[in-house]
Amino acid sequence: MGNREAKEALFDGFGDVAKALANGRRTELVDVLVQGERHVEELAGEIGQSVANTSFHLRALAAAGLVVTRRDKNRVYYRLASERVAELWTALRDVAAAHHAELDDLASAYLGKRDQLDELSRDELTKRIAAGDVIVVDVRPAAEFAAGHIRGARSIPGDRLAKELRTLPADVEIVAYCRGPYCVLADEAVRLLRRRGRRARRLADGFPEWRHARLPIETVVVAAPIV
Amino acid sequence: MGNREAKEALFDGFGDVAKALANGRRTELVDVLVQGERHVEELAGEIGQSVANTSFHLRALAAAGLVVTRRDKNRVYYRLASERVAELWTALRDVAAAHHAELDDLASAYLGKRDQLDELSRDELTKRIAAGDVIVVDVRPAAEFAAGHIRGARSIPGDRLAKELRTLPADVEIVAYCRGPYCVLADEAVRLLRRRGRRARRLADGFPEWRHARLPIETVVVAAPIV
DNA sequence: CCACCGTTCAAAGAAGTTCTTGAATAGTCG
DNA sequence: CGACTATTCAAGAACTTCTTTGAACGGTGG
Repeated sequence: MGNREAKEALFDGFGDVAKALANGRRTELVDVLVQGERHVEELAGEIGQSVANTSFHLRALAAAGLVVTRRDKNRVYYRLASERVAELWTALRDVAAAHHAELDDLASAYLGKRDQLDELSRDELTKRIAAGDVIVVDVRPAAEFAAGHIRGARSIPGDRLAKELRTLPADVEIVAYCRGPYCVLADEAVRLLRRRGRRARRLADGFPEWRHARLPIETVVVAAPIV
Repeated sequence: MGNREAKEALFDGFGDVAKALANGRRTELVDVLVQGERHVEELAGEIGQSVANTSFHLRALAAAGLVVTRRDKNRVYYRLASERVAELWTALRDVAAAHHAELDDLASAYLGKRDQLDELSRDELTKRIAAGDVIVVDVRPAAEFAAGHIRGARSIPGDRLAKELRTLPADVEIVAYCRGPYCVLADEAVRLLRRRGRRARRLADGFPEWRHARLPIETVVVAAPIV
């Protein structure tokens, strides 16, 4: 013990876990799985890859211990192995954003210029909610809202926003949020709302960060019908 | 914007940062650099690789923005780009330890069985220091001690421990610490002390974790001689 | 200016990664 | 049981990474 060979093997082990995240498709998968568990076909759709290739990448994540599976009927559901994996993903994302210069360009190529959208921090939103002068809108798919959302938020999935616009009061500022800082859903919502003459901004990050900061959240409980 | 191609490029960018950590030699380099800056030759020695190969891996870390360089005379010193990189490394190490089953085996192959050494947590050590009934010994090289150490600790680099043993009171428990949970120096020190009949244990992790927890530290200031 | 030292670069072979295609498997449901 | 569905496995082509070797580069100091 204490020898070079054993040390190499140990640190190769740490490298293997990093290797599991060392691929764009796998980082996309982790980013989706932070929102909750998904089956292979859904994940394939989210990352725009074949089911076979998605399965291949999920195997790589599972081999590194980052995700675990559960079978229901003939679907296999994948989820993150623990909250810590989400923290690792956040740490990686933040270090990348802070130190990898090109990333800013890639981010604005994907998200569009964000400067004008002027984002709201978690702290600011907490104050505004306390003051009661904002409407908080969760623009993620309904299933994700049900699994957990900011307390008091209203669920309006992006594709329904145009329709439900008239049910939102015209004179109150609207704050949209979605999956995280690299999710386009809230950006699109804010742009739509502004085109329609509403005052709207986005939360700088998303629901996972809000939950991790232990700010107030809610879950939708579906009452089982009496059989 | 908002299209698949741009999203792939962005997440490939996150993957590239993970790729920088996706190699055992590079994780070893980061683990050393958490202790402070080093020049290439020192680093090559620490990871047991040729200077050329070490330089190659350092370039990879630098390209991902994880490390930065400084030149002094004709040496190039590398250091972590920020405290956040150390946090990313800690997150990776912890996730690997928690979820990657094989890692336990690799760790005990390198470190030896630790059960009997019974480790002390940071909280316990804080209490014991307050109670004043322990001697804290920093077994890292003197330069690392000088760059920062647990307040009140005494520096006895591993290779000098046998010689300086008699200067340690016989009836007080000794707590040794070093670079972190995967560093063998404190283990070796505890084994030596016990063979000599002393009561000794190791701190579960090391100086970087202590500093990160914002527990009391000290730095050695070398007074410049009057010229 | 020249010799030296520490570091980086270039080339090349071996080993590993990614993604596609098509087949195999395992579990469900009539 | 047999047809069906969701997922995984296997093989292969294109590409990337790691390591070694030896040469090139760029400061330093005589």
